[in-house]
Amino acid sequence: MSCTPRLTQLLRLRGFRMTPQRLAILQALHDGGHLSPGQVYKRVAQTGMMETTVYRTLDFLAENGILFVTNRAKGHLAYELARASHHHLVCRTCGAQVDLEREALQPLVDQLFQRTGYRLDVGHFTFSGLCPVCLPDSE
Amino acid sequence: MSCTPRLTQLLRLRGFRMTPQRLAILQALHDGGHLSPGQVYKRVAQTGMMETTVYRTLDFLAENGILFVTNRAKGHLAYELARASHHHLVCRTCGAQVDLEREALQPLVDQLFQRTGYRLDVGHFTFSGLCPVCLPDSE
DNA sequence: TTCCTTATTGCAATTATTATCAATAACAAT
DNA sequence: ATTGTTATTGATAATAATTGCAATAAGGAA
Ligand SMILES: [Mn+2]
Ligand SMILES: [Mn+2]
Ligand SMILES: [Zn+2]
Ligand SMILES: [Zn+2]
Repeated sequence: MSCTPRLTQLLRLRGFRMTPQRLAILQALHDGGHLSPGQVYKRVAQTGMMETTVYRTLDFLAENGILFVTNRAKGHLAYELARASHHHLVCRTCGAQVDLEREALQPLVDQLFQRTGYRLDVGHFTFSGLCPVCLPDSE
Repeated sequence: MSCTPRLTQLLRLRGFRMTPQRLAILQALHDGGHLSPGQVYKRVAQTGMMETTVYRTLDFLAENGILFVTNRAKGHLAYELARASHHHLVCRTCGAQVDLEREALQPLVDQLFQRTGYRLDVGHFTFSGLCPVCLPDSE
């Protein structure tokens, strides 16, 4: 990947280290898009890395802003390489998805700030809903 | 609880049954507010009920609209007795919370509908952010 | 290159969550 | 009250996720 030298530097500046395990996991996410810990493990199992390392590493990389995390259905997490801030809107019936640019949540951020003084963390949301196709069928 | 006859009827109309286990779990949530499955289990363990029953029952009651579920930190779920639709905004630094009435998300619902044609499911969100006290400290 | 420090991993043990299936008990009908 | 149907639970196994610690290795310094 083209970004590995940059990420290596980023970690070193913070006193952390780049490792073959972290590189393998980054590669898996580079190839796979949004993946659960189990899916990541399947893609790196060949290297002999432990599954516990996958969990730890995903959490670590997300903590350092190198990965995005999102809460998928029923409390399950999915990770992806951090890129332009965005969110997802997925149809609960047919699974169709659309992406939302970061700015789509700015009105909510502003409104919550006005109402409560809280500044919303705009991370990487996955919203559920009904797509235009399924919406009419629902009732 | 005062609502148990109504809930019993609700379940029967759908072909389900009220049981001592379900009543105990409802009581625990009545007393405890927002609880994780483990916290619910602690409160009903005295009855001898299995922990697996707690998980199943929480999922079942939420599926039937009797409980609200929400995604708390790192993919962990919390349940509460369904009441007036609302959401939560919690400070990621000090943990301070404010509640949001259902209408607080209506602008987002409308905006997403306009932009994408998707109708957002407005369930029971827990948003993270910085409270007015912690906000200035964050640089 | 070699040596040190210590961040990181492997490994094993816990804990959390889900799945299976036979035994139980709600509750509707008699 | 008794019976029959079957939703529900207990019990156990399987799977997912977390934790603790000793062994390993990244990478800065000599
Ligand atoms: Mn994404
Ligand atoms: Mn709530
Ligand atoms: Zn759809
Ligand atoms: Zn705060």
